[in-house]
Amino acid sequence: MDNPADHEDEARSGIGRGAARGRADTGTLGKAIAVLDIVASADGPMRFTDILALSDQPRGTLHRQLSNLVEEGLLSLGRDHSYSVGIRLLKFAARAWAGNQFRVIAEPHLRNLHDLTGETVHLGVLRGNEVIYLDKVESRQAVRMYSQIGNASPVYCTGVGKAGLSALPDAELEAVIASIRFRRFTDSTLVTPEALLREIEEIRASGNAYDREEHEPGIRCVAAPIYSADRSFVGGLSVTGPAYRISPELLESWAVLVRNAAGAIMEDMGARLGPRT
Amino acid sequence: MDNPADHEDEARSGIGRGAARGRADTGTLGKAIAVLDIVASADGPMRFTDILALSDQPRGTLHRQLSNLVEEGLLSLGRDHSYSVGIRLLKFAARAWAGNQFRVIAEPHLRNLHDLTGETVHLGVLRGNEVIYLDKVESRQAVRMYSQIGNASPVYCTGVGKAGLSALPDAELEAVIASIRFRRFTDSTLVTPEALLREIEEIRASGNAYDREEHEPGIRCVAAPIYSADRSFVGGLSVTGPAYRISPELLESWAVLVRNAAGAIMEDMGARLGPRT
DNA sequence: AATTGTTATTCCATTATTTGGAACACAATT
DNA sequence: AATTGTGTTCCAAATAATGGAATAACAATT
Repeated sequence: MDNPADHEDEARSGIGRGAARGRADTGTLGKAIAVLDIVASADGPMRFTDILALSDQPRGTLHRQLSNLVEEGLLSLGRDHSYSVGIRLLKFAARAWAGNQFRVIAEPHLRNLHDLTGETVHLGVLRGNEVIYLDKVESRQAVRMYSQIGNASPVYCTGVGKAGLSALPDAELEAVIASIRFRRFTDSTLVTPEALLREIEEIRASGNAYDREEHEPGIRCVAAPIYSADRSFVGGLSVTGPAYRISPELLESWAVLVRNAAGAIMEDMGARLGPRT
Repeated sequence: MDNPADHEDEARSGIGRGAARGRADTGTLGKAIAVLDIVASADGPMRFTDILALSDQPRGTLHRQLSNLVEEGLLSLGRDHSYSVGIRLLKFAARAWAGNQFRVIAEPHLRNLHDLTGETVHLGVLRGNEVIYLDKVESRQAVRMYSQIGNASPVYCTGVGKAGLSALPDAELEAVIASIRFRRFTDSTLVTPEALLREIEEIRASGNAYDREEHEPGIRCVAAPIYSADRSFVGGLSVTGPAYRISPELLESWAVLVRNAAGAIMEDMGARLGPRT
């Protein structure tokens, strides 16, 4: 559908933001989107006062911002006064997904990796201190389709996240790590900057990141980093599966496959986006 | 995950907007989102001048709006100066989808309808003069997963779209129809307001809308309307399949199944959202 | 039915942001 | 070297956002 042109830095703008980088001023829009983000980051529908508590805006201001967002279809207001994310965003996202060249280029490699391992394959990019999943290939389609795509997970306890971190320049890496509020998901979750940094070093040395039941109990994964030549965008690729089926040895045996797939994707990107960066 | 509270009007805010209703003033946000919409509605990446031509903003203004959108991660700027929709929207959309009560309530009924017919089932809502697909159940998962969800199609040549139209109050119906710019997709596409209105009448009488290869050649579908008690939101449900496999008679034999499923969904919504509206 | 507490909404003078025309930079083309 | 097409920056004037306080709606309690 698209001009196969250079969109290597598809995801550029969000690398250090979030809490990481000093926020550039996006004026009124930025404030409105911040409100939208509060609602999107919540577990369920939020009422006015809930949002007020998380926002640093005065009542009157927040109220108008919410009204505008609802009017635009970015939020939806239930009759019980609860706000939730609006379906208009689905349309935007469908375009973002379909038009994302990185994802398009990576797709055949994901399938190939799935065929080789038989387990679920994920593709994701870093955005601030979160990883956003762009695509997923799995055999049993029993699980709902949207289940992972678009989902945001912490960088510090996912394979794709840690792989992405390992590809960041040190300055950015520090900034992102500084912005993390660590939370223990399982017994194995890394919960200190020091432990995380130590692991990043290992990933840089070996070329592979592991998630050893650090995010969800019983789930393991191997990942490898993917990045553009200038590191303006950074993400990763992973193979994930249940611990009962995947021994540490088996996992390790896939490491090279994942690295190869990641390498192939980077090569394809380089080819499509022109040899010179 | 959610408070199962009343979000019947999940999609309310967008019924008559688009080009249909006199646009309420959403100030700076509205203008920025209009720009985003231009990029999202295009077929591929757009360059500055392309957007300028479609927008009614002056150069300087548009440039700042684009910069702000990029800064916020809603747009992404390639190194060839082409803008495309940003992946941050994926995160928002994932929440919108997961939290949408209408979709959650409808899901088992879609599966059931799929089991009964063996063909692809779609769920969608009206937004202005487009229908946005919220969910899809199909057997052969060969086609990419996101393929339809979030996609926006014209109301006047899709089953779900025409079903939705038939449920609108006359005033809104007229406004929406007035906002349509008809385009002939196939030989069967309805291309005049009169023909469309005539069909709406038939749909109101029979309870079913048909798409007889009006959008894509070789694709047929039966649909039925779904709406909230106060018509503040309106959508539809459909069964779709290839013409070579689905005779007009077979299609018609499914009509009652689709109506029943739509009815069951409305009943469930009523029950969940409290008997009184 | 009246009261109290909670939550949501409106108002408008002040303040801050957006606006937009024109000038500037840069690259590709002739 | 000149021209055309594109993208970017600037800043005084115009416009929109702000926010504190008053009001309204609603729910729970007596």
